[in-house]
Order: sequence, then C-alpha cells, then structure tokens
Amino acid sequence: MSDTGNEIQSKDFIRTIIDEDLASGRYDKVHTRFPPEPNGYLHIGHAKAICLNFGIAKDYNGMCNLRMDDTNPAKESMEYVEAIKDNIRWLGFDWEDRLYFASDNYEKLYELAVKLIKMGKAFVCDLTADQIREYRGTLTEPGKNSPFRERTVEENLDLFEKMRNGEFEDGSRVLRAKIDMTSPNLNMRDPVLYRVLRANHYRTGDKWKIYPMYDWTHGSCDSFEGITHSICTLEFEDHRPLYEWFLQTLGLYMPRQVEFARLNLTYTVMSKRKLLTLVNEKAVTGWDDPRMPTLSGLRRRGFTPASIRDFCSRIGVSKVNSVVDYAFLEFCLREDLNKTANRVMAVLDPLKVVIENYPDDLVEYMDAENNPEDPNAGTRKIPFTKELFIERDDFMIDPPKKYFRLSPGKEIRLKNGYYIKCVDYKTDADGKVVEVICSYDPATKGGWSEDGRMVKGTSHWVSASKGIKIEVRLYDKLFLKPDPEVVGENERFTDFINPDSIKILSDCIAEPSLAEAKAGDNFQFLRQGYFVADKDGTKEKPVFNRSVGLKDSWAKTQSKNQ
RNA sequence: UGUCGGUUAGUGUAAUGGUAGCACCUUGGAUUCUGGUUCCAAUUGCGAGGGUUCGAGUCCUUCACCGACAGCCA
Repeated sequence: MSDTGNEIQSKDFIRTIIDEDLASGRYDKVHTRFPPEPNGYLHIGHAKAICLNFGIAKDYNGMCNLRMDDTNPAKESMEYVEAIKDNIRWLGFDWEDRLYFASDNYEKLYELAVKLIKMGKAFVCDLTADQIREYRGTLTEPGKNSPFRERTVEENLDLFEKMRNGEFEDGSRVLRAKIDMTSPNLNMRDPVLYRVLRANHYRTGDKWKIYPMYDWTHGSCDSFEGITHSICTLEFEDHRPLYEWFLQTLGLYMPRQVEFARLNLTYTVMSKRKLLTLVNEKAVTGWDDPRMPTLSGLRRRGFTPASIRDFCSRIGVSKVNSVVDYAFLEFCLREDLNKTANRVMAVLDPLKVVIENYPDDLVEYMDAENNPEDPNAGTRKIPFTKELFIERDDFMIDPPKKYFRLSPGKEIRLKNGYYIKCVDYKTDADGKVVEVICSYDPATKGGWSEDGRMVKGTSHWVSASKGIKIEVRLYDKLFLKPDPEVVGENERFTDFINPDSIKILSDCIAEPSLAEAKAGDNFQFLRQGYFVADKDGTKEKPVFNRSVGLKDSWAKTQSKNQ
C-alpha cells in the first residue's frame, strides 16, 4: 500500500518476474490469490503474504482472490474462516465477490481424477501408509513401483468409485498419480491424490468419503480461478514440478508458481501448530491474546493496519531465509502512532503531590494539545487541583547526576500545568516516600514562564480528585530467547516462555477523558508509550494494553551506568 | 552418495558489468513544554579462491557453508 505516500521501494524479485511475464506476453494481466487453510488464525507471516498478493494485484491493476484451501476435514472449521475474513478486511484488503473454497471444487476435482485414471496416469493403490513410505525410497535412493501400479483402467475406475462411495476403510486405499518412482524429487514418486477419510467436513458434511490432497487441489484451483501468479512460500519449491505436471498432463491453463521466503520474527514462534499449542496449553489467553503474533493478537495489542502494512513493505521480499528483528515491527508501530495517536496523561505508579500554596477547592481546566504532530487533532481541557499524582519514578530524594525530575529543592514543569518546586516530602515507616509537598508559581500557568527561567524536566500528572482509575496491562516479549524455535535435546519451545510477559497494574490513574475510550482506540500515554483500550474494560474501570513503549534514552543511560 | 534453493554491515533489503546504497539496531551531538518526535553525524558489509574484462556484488569456474524435501498435513 502506498497510503503513507512516501514509500520508495525498489522492485522486488516477484514484481520483476511479473514485469517480464507481461512484457513477454506469457500473461496479459495479473491475477493473484491468498489461499489460507482455515485451520488456525492468521499471523504476521500471513500478513506478509496478504500484502504481497493483494498489493501486487493493486499495483498491476489486477485482482486478488481469497480462497480457503480446505481439504483436510480434521483440522478446519467455520470459526477459522470467519476469523480469517475478518483479519484480512481489518488489514485493509478486499477480495470483493471472489471468496472461493477448494471444497466447492470437490466434484470437479473428482472428475479430473477420473480423467487422469482414463489417461492411465493415476491408479488406486492398496499399500498401507507404512508400505508407501518404504516403497518411496529415500532422499538418496530411488523408490520402487507399487505392485498395484499396473491395474487396468477399468479396475481403477471401479475401485476409485467405491472409494468415493465409502466402501473402504479409512486409510485402506489411495489414488496415486503415476509419474516416476525414481525421480530425484520425492514429490514426483507417484504422489497421493486422494485418501479415504470418512470424516465430517465443516462445509460438505458427510457427502465425501475421500478427500483430495494439497498438491492435487491447489494447482487445479489456481487454474480454475485463472490465477496468473501463484505466490507461495519456499517449502513448495520442490512441489512446482508436480504442480506443473498435473496441469500439463490434463491440458489445463497453467499459472506460474513463484516462491518467496516466509517471515520469521525474533522472540516469537510463527507456526500455526506452535501457536495452537500456546492456546491449548493456556500459555496465553487465546488466539487474540495481545502477546500473540496473530493478527487478532496484534490488533488487540494496539497495532494498526497501516503499521503492519508498512512493516510488510519495509521488510521486502526475497528467497533468503531470514529473521526480522521484533524491534523493527515496534518501530513501524511507533512510526504510525506518533502521527496518529492522541496524547493523554496517565500515571501508572502514582505518588501523591500536594501543592501547599494552591487554593484548596480550586479546579482549573488547562488546555492541552491532543497531538503535537497533528495540527488538526485539536485540544482538550484537563483539570488541575491542589492534590495530584505524578509518576513515582519522577521523584527521588537523592537523585543521581543528570536526573532532570523532581527532588528536594528542585523545580520542574507539570506538562500543561505549572512549574512546581519540591519543598518537602513524607515517608512511611519503611522510608518509602508517600507524599511530596510542593509550591507552585502562579505566573507559570500552562507550563510556561515569561521570565525565561528554564526547567530541565517535565512531568505528566493527573488530578487526584478528578482523575479516574484504570487498569494497565504491561506486555513484554512472550519468549526470552530470540530464537525459541531452536531447541536442544529434551527441550520444548514452551520452555522459553517469558514468565513476566504480562504485568497488570490495577491502580493507575488517568485523566478523565479516558473514560470515553472505546476498545481499539490508540493513545500515547505521555512519556510512557502507546496504549490501546482493551475490550475487557468497563466504564467504571477502563483497561489499557501497552502496545509498545516510547524510546527511553534515560533508561538506557541509567542501565549503562550500572 | 540425491534434488532444489540460497549466501551483500548486528538485522532486513537495494545496486543496465561502471563511486556498494537505504531502513532498523547501536553510538555521539543539536532541537524540543514528552529523556518522545525531528534534525545532523559516526561505526560496521559483497562466504572463499581462481578466471574473463580497461573495470566484477553482478559473467564463468572450483570450493565452503546454510535452508527445504522421505505425511494418506498444507
């Protein structure tokens, strides 16, 4: 997408291929498709594929279909179909009326298989799964022909029909293409087209007793839909000869398959199987847990569609296996939210401040800019009172050098409020500071002094009497290890889950305007980070998730000095 | 002892055979009513050898290393 208008992207290798295909006349249009299997939720890796397929269609004035690659009844469901559609729409893409299901083509696929049998190019095989594996040979040794390979066309036709009719046990027979058991490419060693599986399919119910395999189905569907460029991930590179064999043998229209490297991110896992494990083992609260790399999770974490699209465009496309820094994803979010998120003030770890020379019952409504990066964002009023809360981190009795915040005798600015100077403080029996007593300078209203007096520090604050209570959920990386997928002997990726990936702060105070926040609203909590209103919140107790912290150079210098 | 694909700063990604760039990260500095933003600057790179060429990241060649593939999953 070029909705930020400033992407200067050199052409990736896929677009270069498309240019060539268009120039040579191999194709006269561009038609892509995004073909998920509805057996899990979409993740950021799928977003890369979605942006690629829909993005290419848009760039070339073509179309992109959405197709459910549903050929395995055991794992698929309507819940996933709906979630997938919802996620893609949210990301900002539109398949218009072109939502297809591989399962809608089962009959057509069956007829094509019959045709293959009649051509003598497919046969019913009675070998068990184990035997098929044995006959297949190994990576370095050729396989050998199935004893059932030379059945007559008539017998194959009869057997295949009986498979369809449910006359055989699950797994007892398969239909196989007759290609070459000595091929160095294992995919060409008489691959299975159909297996007997008398399972209930989420769309076709119990109509089918046999189900087609991926290779057989995928290319055919691409062909039916008139796809020009079938873009898929690297692991299908070895399948391309088979993809082409099917279409060529049947004399069907042939799209061009192009493979690219899937996305990997540091500190996260990116396979549906592993994500399912996290959900099933309750390591997270669900597919939309804000720590999940799923689109639903990222959405709830506060990621915007624009930030994810931007990320996908910036990481580029290539055939090199690579791992992108999680920090890069965070950068893209900050980049977007800095321009779009309204600033508000919330105190996560409240410390009471009493301004001794401020009138007891006075409430002043101070003007505050909603977003300094966006002149159109407007302003709002924030109540200022004698008793306030500031961040506990913003006060120190005995501060180190270069500490610009509040400490005894020091003056700071309260953002959009007044300059205040610390005159005293109170501690409890343990020596913990419980209250800071300050004086304010009435001439600095709005946070500005006419006399040119400079203050080095500026703090955010919330009125003690007018502020509202909120719950804040601080999220961190789900895994401690940059590469949790790399495990040793006797290790599981779940061994590396970060026990502190969520910290719940239930006594935070925020300015009153936050009571109006709706789930999904993004904010910048001044000086702290970007937060998003969560669906768990109520009017009485809004809940906010931290999407990503602000860059914190002070924290950095501090940790360096330790 | 197989087939296919790959190798450019820490990370990701560019470069009709013609000065190896960009972004993130990191580090300095300037600006700032957010220790944010913005701006400036710096460090760090063509897997190795040989060849062709006036000139090679790019072409040829040898080698090394990495990844995928032996589901009736996709």
